[in-house]
Amino acid sequence: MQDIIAKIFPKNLPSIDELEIKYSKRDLPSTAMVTRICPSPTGFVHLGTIYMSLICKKFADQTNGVFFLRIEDTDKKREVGGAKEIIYSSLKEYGLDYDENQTYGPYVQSERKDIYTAYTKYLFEKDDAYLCFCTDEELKATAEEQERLKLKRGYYGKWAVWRNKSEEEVLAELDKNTPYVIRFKSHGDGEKTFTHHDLLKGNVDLPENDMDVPLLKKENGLPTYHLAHVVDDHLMRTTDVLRGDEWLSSVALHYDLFQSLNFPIVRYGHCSPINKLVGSSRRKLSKRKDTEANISFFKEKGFVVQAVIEYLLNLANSNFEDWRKENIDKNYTEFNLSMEKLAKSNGPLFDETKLRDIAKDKIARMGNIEVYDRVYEWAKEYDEYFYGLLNSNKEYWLKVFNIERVGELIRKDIAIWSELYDFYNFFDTEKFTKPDWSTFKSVFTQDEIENILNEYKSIYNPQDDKHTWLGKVKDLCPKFGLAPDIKAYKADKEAFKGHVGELTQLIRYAITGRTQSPDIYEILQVLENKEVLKRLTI
RNA sequence: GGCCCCAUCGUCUAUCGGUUAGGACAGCAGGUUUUCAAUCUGUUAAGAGGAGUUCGACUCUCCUUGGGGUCACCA
Repeated sequence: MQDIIAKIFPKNLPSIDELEIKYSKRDLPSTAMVTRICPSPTGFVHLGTIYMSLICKKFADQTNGVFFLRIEDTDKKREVGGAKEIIYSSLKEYGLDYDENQTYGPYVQSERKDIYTAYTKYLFEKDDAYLCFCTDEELKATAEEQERLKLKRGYYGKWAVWRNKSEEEVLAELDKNTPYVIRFKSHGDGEKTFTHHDLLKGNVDLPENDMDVPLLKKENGLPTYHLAHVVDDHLMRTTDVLRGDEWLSSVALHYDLFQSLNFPIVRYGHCSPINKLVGSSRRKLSKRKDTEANISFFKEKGFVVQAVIEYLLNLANSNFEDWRKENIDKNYTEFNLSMEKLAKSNGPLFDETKLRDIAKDKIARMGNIEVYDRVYEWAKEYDEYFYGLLNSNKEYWLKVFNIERVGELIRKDIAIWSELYDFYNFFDTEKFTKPDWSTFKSVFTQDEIENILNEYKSIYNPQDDKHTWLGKVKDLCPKFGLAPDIKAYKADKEAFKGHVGELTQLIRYAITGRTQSPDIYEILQVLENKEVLKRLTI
């Protein structure tokens, strides 16, 4: 035994007693929750990571606990350069500040190699771990055999061929330098079940663990997820592990590991992931196939962060939107997230339409200065042309963004920054081109339209206040057979060619090149008089 | 396939044995409006199927079906 230990473990490993003292229990009230988010640095932050972080952070905050971030970079093959930084900045961008106190660190798993090795050695010494010299081919053959016999696959029971080998046999392989992996010696009986109480799923009966999973990887000596999770969450004194429900079937293994290491078991909550509808079936949002799985999607499109947060919060606790209605001006952090209400269905479908609705509302509540500042920040990165425009004439664009942005009824037509330019593009006088009247639907002929606009041009005065302006438009109506107000028109449709809307629509089309736009009067006020007159000339 | 989870309007969901099954988004209709948007009013739309338990079941139990997850030296 000592021979083997001497051969496979480094000399100066920390002792587990020291570790236990170094990372001692946190000084927190008993109700405080210590939660964490553990992404892998793959160059990509999944929407689900933000979702889980939000939930974890809220519970930590609500209980005066701690929320921290741990980077799970044990799979060096998948790691991408700069990925850690993307994780850091993404969480901060979403306001998901995590505890950076290093007392329980380091929080990057590859920097904790000795710790995992120390615990593996401990397990080995207490005969809860052993060396396995199986080759990939042998493992594959075993799996095929199990498949053929319709048995559970894996390294367990009689298939765990190295579990009970003698020291001599192990030493012999070691002398031959045969590559090996250190496996956990499971304690359960796969035929028996036990009850796991899950924070979200309730009581779940699961088979006991009989899988002898690898603890450390052959490739680089870093731990597998299972060992790393158990060791880290114990040492970092996590109280509540909230994670995706793909982990539910691993909890037996994790219990086994916790017990074998004499650690108190954490509380687990397994959460359904956000899904997407593909054809007629739903599946988890996939980072490879679904652009919206990557949170950079929302940044590029120009979704307001708060909207994404609140959309996710509503997915977590559907009563959030009721709370929001009652507490319009409060910060979402004041909402009390409930564990019981955490949706435990099979995973919601991502609904961009609903997100857009929330986003529209957020933007509608901003003043023109905030709109300017935000779209400016967005354009700086994603729309060079618009950025240049915003830069060239801030005062002008502030006036543009102020249109129908004051008072009771505020426009709600912009959901994301990337559609803002198109919405206001007629204010880009350099690029504005005369509209095509041949496709314009009207009760008037082309000549009549030209005539009407000329007539209007002669009475238009930019000094007019809104009331006067509208009065002039209405005064012009009878001359062209239009009813000055809609009610009169509706009362006797036969008597008129149309109502005042017909006329304003002509003006709108001439000025904006569109059949829909914000309030025309306000648009006219923002545009220079010279420009207005130019546009009124067909 | 074994094991596990899930099942209410198109979508997200409420209901913790007795409700006209509620809300939000989307849709539709209308009021208002200089258009559109907004807003207001109204409205379409749901308990997968089958057995039980019960005076009574969306709610509890079982079966079926359907969907999802897991079964890696990936997390």
